[in-house]
Amino acid sequence: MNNRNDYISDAVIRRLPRYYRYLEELIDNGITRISSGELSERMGLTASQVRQDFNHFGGFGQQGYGYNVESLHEEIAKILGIDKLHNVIVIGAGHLGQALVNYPNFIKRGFHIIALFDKDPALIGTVVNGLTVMADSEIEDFVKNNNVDIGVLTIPKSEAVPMAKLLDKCGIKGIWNFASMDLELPGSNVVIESAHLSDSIMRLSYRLHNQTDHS
Amino acid sequence: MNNRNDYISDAVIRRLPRYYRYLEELIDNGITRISSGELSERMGLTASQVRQDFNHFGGFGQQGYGYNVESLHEEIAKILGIDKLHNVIVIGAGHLGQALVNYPNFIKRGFHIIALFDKDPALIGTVVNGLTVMADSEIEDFVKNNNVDIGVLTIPKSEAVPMAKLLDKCGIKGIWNFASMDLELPGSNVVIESAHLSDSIMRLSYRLHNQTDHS
DNA sequence: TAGATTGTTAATCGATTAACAATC
DNA sequence: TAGATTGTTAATCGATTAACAATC
Repeated sequence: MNNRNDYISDAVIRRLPRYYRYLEELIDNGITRISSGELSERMGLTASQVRQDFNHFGGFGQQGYGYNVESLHEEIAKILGIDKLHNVIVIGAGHLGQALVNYPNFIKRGFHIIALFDKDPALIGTVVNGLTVMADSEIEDFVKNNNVDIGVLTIPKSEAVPMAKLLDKCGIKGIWNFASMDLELPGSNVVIESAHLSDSIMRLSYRLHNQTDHS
Repeated sequence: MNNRNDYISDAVIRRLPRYYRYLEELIDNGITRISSGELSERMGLTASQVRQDFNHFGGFGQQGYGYNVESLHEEIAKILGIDKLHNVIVIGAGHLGQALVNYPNFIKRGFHIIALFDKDPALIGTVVNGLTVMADSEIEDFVKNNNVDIGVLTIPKSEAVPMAKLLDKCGIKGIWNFASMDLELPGSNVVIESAHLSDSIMRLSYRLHNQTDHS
């Protein structure tokens, strides 16, 4: 996808959604052009880094002018693949699964949740934000027949590995894992991204107790 | 907190919760000692890195033996500050806020959610996992009188900044931010950690569309 | 003791920053 | 054109890896 097909480091990938968010905000504020200096200052980066980052993907600026906010925003959407629609299923209709189904931000970014599954008979058949909860036993057929891009795992750790293997077998492309463990599918091409909420609050705790004073 | 009071890089801090999780798993499996080589292999790191990481905090191993799993686990809990209890309030009783209140993992790690707030009159007074939703107007008094460590923001972006300022004013120590923006409180000592769920799914999307084949 | 494995120093690698020629 | 700002190369900085003496 990147013009010069060089290696893109994780550090760069981590910044891409941030650029996307800041550019969105600039658009909302009616700002149409921005320099690497100005953008970097808002984001707490250096101007060099901003230019280096963008140039991994081909350079979207113009000397003497800077960057056009709208087209840079579009380019980054393309790089991230969020210019395309994604079909998403959520496995685990507990509180977190239901919260994701109700989260408007995902729809906005093209992530369409088209089904919600659970193994609990008490949940199957209930309706969450317009989706009727289906039984886990229906996952295999559903994935095979509905061009599912991403499976979201909001199930307990103990169930994550077999479920990931099932999804892999059905030909899913990506897994968004909320179980508190590092999922791995050796030999598989399925992309796994984990949202480790408890890692995040532990880092907060670390900083609370090892405060480096910024005042 | 660290023995040799040297600077701890973000890269190290990010690995600490992972070490904690892997050690937890070793305990669950009845493994009582482990070498840096074995631990690094399980985690996809190098043995050198594992030893360097631990030695930032003083070195918990023994030559010829390795590390005692249980005591290393305890040491990392101390470093992370999760050997202590934290009083947590959740602001925003929508789906995500409710999901967090119901999430058993936080209690397990010592994060006690002691109150839940919302501004919506339809939610105020309802009960979520034993907690009665309180009005936003009660936040100030509550924080001042209840030794609140952490405020969790599960509110829309537009409300995050004023709420963060209010919490800062009331003397809160940390904010766990779920709003899709980078919160900043210039001049404040409040520690802010953001859990950017949409950044995470965007990174997944990036990898789906720029796949580096691992098969 | 001999073997294993740490703690730690030195070497390497890669990411960030600085500098500046190219150019709009 | 002159001024501004990029794209890109070179320099620096910091994190990771390698190596090995210390020591259990």
